[in-house]
Amino acid sequence: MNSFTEVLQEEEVNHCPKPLILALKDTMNAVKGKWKLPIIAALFHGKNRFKNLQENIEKITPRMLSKELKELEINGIVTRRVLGQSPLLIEYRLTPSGKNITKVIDAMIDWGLTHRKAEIKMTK
Amino acid sequence: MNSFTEVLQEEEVNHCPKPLILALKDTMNAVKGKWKLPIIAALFHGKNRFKNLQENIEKITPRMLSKELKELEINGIVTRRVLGQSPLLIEYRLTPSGKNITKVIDAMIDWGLTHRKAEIKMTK
DNA sequence: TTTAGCACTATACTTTTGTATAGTCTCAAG
DNA sequence: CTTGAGACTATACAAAAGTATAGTGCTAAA
Repeated sequence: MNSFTEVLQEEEVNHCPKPLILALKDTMNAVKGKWKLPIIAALFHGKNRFKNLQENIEKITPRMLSKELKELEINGIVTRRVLGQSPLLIEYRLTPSGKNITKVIDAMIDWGLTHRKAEIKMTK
Repeated sequence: MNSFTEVLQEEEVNHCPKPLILALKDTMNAVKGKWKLPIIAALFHGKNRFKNLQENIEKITPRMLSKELKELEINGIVTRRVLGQSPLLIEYRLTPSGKNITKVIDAMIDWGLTHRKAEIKMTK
């Protein structure tokens, strides 16, 4: 297992192995910004069309939705398929990798919940 | 266990439970930006003083270091202790929560590494 | 032939995030 | 009484991220 925790015991920060840094950066890119997680969540819920996504993600503008979908596609998290020309029909889907990102999201939620409990104890 | 994966099977995006959303936001705040992860990593490596951190984190300016340390302190990830007035000596440390964030970082690295392998297979 | 739906794109901003560079404050040693 | 170290702060600026609003190109039905 390659992990940050292990590396911390062995190496210096500045000598942290490049593949780990790259992996981290990839993940950060996959979730960063205001809209990536909401889009991924909506895709999980079977919202696969542009309009559909726009209606389900509160206050997102078409510009942002378009921009973010493109980025997610470039990063291999989402696929874009043309299903029909008339009416114009396009389907966005999560790739297998895109689906696996739930593992990261779960780790984030776990930490967040535990952290909140710890914070409440601290303040009282 | 409260997880995103479970929620996805039961609920609508827009009805996603607030505590989970808050937990996610907390975690995002803990890692977001250019400098939070490098600072956390340096703290793990026992760099506990301002100057020390500045020397070990490449190209960070004192303004950014100061700003980020303050945010990390507010978010309960780092503590700041005054150890001496002369010479002025201040010690930054990760809280227990701050240390636990390795779990999130490990999940990110895991996903990133697996994702890269998947991407390479796709392109050849 | 106009209207309407879908999937966007274009332009012009505003806000947030990060950079560059210099300066402050406090003490202590030379 | 100047110099230097440590831990910052201040000001100005540049770049990135996000918002607001309007418009495009295609087709199909009224």
